[in-house]
Amino acid sequence: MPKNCNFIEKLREVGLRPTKQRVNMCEVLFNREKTFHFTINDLVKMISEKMNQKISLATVYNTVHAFEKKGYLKEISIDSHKSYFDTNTSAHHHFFDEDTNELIDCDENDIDPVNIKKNITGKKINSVEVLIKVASDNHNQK
Amino acid sequence: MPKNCNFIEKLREVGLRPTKQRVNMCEVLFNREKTFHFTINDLVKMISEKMNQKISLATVYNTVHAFEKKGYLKEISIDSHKSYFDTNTSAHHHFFDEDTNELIDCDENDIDPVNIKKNITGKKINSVEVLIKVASDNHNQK
DNA sequence: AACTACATTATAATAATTCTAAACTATTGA
DNA sequence: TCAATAGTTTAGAATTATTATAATGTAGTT
Repeated sequence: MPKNCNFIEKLREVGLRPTKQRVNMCEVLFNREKTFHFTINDLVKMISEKMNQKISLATVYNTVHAFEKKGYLKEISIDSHKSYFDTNTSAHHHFFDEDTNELIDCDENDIDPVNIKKNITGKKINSVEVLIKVASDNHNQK
Repeated sequence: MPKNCNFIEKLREVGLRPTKQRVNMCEVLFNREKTFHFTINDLVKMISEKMNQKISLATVYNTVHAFEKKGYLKEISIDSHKSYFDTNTSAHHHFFDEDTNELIDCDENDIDPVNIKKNITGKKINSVEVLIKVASDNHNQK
């Protein structure tokens, strides 16, 4: 039984057809020890290498968005020019290293739960995200 | 003495030439009771109306970025397609209403200080931002 | 196997932002 | 005051990121 049966089933469960491209993308994204962060460009390269052939940019966008809608991926926006996706879809926070442009997960021990004391009337909270921008002490930021 | 002397001085202090466009932009942005949030497009409209003539989009981008670099403005990125600027440059957090696409300041009473227990070695914290996405209970988000 | 619905692709279209080079303007100092 | 210069604005071109299109391909169903 090939190891990608996992992903074929997983895709079916959420109503996505297990196409060659999607299964390959699943393997690139989820068949690993630790979750990670990537940009669309990163991903295009990784999948093309894995498949040993080009994958259409449009397919990568479509599929990433399909995965995002189904809760397989989460977008993390740093500023208007830097946007990442995260394969860790659980609620968690991030450090962003402005020297290296690296996004780093906070684990539960790094930060106390955020205590929100007032809410917007008639609205429910969908997400709470903390972004901590760091840089080396001597770094000339922005 | 015209009220914009304020801004001419302010601009000089941070090393920006007080051009007509910059002084007008200052008045639109800072000559008001409360701080506010805007997009580049919002701002182009507001300035063109105030000046009663077109302002170049490039100038608005340039000037917003100049103000941002000098600490007059702060960018708030919601996701890869929604980016706002904030005339409130003090450290504070935001609610984002996904129904109306409205960005709302948290005041100090709305949220306890974020307690970060571990830092990245050799790095100092430049900013800590909390974004709380809200929507009406029955709203079908994303 | 054949049908249908959905997916992928290359390419075109769109949108947002930045670049360019010419014209313009604030500042400096003679 | 006036010219020199350094920085600014502008329209439009270029670039970049993303989405739309329409033809072709593929998975699921009968």
